[in-house]
Amino acid sequence: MSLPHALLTALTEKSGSGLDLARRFDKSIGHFWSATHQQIYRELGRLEQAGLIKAEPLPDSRGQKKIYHVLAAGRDELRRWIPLAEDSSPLRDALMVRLRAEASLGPAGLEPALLHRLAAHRQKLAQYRQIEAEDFPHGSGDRAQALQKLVLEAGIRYEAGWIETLEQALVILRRDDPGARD
Amino acid sequence: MSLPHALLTALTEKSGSGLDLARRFDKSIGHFWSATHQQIYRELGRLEQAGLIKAEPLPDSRGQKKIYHVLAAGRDELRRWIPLAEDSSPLRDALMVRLRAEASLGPAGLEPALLHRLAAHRQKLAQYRQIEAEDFPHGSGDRAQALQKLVLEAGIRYEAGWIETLEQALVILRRDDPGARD
DNA sequence: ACCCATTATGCAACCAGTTGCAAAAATGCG
DNA sequence: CGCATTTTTGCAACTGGTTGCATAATGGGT
Repeated sequence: MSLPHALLTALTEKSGSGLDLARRFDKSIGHFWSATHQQIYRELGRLEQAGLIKAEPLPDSRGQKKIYHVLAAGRDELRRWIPLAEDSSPLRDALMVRLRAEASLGPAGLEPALLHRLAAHRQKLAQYRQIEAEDFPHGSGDRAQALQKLVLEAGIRYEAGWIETLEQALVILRRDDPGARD
Repeated sequence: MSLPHALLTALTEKSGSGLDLARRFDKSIGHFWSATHQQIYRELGRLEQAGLIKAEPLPDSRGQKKIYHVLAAGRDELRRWIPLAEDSSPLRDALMVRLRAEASLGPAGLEPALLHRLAAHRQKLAQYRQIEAEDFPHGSGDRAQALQKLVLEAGIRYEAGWIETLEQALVILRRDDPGARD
């Protein structure tokens, strides 16, 4: 439900083509609202149809680059959408189901999967910390910077939380059933 | 993708009807893998078709209660599924998009939405802490109990993380634009 | 000039989850 | 009993996201 507004936000920051956006999503907004290039192309088409954005070179056939930029109606729509309240997205992770299932059925060789997840979360955390060091070297800055840093720190908190959960899970699983190493 | 296995887990813990499961989901597995009753009915039908579960009274028409229980093939399937590795579910929350959008477009009256979310997360956290106090009164217990407690604590960590993020967001928003109270 | 890899856009089919509604059976009240 | 309410199961239509593939344009190497 938020993809159109994520795209409007990205295009507000800087105009670009579908692929530009797909790439930028991978390293900024996509960290908390991921989207494939297919989704992005489809949604850009809808946004253009709705008169919220406009493509620059008006291509005559497929394969030609189209640079989209936000129209006034698009900025209005985004401003209208920002303050809308909405339910929080609940925690939703298959690993929690696996842990509950293992609690019911007994040892089922879950450690490798946990180590895999642990490595992924540690890598993500390192990536976030690097962005933090590069883009937010020190004390606050202006409002916009502070908000962007806040979002990044929410991501850091999220990854750190998972790492703690996974480390404790390994301790529990290895208590009875000594096996693989870290 | 995990709903069938969440249902197998729930039915392994205790047999029950579709509505029973819908209600139990609301207060246990549903905390980290939510599902509507429609989803549950549809999936139970598929699981029965696949020979993993079986309904007790063999109803001759609609509206009659059906108690499902897990067959041996269902337990096997669940045991097979537990150790499968899978990518971590990324953080995905519209509020992060709203914060980024507000960083781009400037003040847009986000505080009420933040307060709404903050109240929701605080309530959820209180609910988790109550379950913790009731179901896990003290030191560990056996493996199964420890794992269930771990899952609950992951939920607590998640909610606490959101509360911290939201509180900081309010501080930033109120720095320039003094307005609503807590 | 030609070809191939890369860039860029897009279609179609599918799957999981959501929403609105319907209908049969069970329950309880007068 | 008869009737309304609740319980329980379910269908159908839709939406957002995923996957696999197709096709056009561009740019660099020879």
